[in-house]
Amino acid sequence: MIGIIDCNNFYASCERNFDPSLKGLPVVVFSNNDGAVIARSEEAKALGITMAVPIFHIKELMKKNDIIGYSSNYTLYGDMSKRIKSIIRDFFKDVEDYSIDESFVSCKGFKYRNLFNYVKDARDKISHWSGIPVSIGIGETKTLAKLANRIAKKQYREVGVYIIDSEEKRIAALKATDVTDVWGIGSRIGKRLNSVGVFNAYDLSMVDEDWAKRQFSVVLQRTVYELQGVSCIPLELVQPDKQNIASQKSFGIYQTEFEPISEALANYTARVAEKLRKQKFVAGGISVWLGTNNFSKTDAQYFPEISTVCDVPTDYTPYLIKRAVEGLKVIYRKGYRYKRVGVMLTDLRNNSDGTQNLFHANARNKEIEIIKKVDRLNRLNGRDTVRSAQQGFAREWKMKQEHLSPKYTTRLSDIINIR
DNA sequence: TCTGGGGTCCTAGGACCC
DNA sequence: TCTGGGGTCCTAGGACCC
Repeated sequence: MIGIIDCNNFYASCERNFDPSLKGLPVVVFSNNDGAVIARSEEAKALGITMAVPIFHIKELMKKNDIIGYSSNYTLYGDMSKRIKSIIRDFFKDVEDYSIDESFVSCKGFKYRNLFNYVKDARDKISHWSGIPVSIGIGETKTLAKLANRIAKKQYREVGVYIIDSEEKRIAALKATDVTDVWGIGSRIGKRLNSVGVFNAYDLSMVDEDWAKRQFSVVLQRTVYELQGVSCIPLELVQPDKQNIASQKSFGIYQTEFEPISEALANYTARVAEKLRKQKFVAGGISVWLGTNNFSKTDAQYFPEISTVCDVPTDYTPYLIKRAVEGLKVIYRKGYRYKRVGVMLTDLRNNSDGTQNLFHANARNKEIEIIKKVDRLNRLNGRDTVRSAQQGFAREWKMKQEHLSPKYTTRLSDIINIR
């Protein structure tokens, strides 16, 4: 049996956890730039706030109902996530961290008739100790566990645990679930399935597996098997190495000039390069893209992209910034109102077996020394204490975050400031 | 006026090889 | 009038996830 542990309304729960006065009140969390809703407390859902709705559509609704809105605070959520995952490991030996607020766990080796009691106890303690309510779903496959989790949330909210451990329960669960609510079925595939008479998870579990592969793909075929109780998607206990590291952000205000855009790009590149070094990787390539606002009906649209190969796979920030800005120069055109710029490091590999370059070895050693010292200074004194000149200081492109909560768990000075 | 960010996997088709 | 067959690798784009 496989379980999935999922935090309820994770970001909203994090915000509320640190401000007891918000208990029982409707709370929402905004996307970057305070643009759209990405998390809602139960009370906010009940008031009709939908997922991903633009904030300017619900300004009135929020005011009328005293809904509290927060800019997203990923430092806080990331730290809470770490704590919860560490508690999960007190109860489960084999864990796959699947997303910031979800972990798959193996329930193999648990005595069957004690499973519910054990999991229920774990669920209560994880919720209580972290302050974030969680739900646990269990089934024979990951897809069935996800289904069980939905049922735990919807029908057994107080209990917070649901186990699909019999054929009757499996069939009932499948029949009660829309096909588009099945893990792995999005809106496109969902529509196509509807058009051939597949409406709920049960219908999908009954289709011919080979037909599913022929008409759709091996991905759908696996889902069909998983719904039948045949496991096709194994637990991944070791986190696979990242293949790409990307950063893109919308600007707080439109940018038209090259300079501020390249400044933003240099900053995003510094971030992805930091992540790269943290994982002890080097990048063989780098891609850069630019974009106008695709929601605008009047603006001229432009979404150029450029990919380049590094001379030598590297993790050296100044080189990566130079490369990225060169790319930007190629794709930038005057006369557009730009909404975002992004950068992706590609062709990642372990830096111990990275390609060597006969003519570069000495320079590389020097770079390693420099960047180690820069990382250390920044770790001790705060991000970007030492930075590339191209990162600049003006930051007129920076995103909007007008309702940011303090970094309660990671930054003492923030807490002092609100007092 | 105002609509997020960071990922993965799969497939089809082109380029290329012998 | 008539011009092969079998294979690999790479990339762009689509679909999905949270």
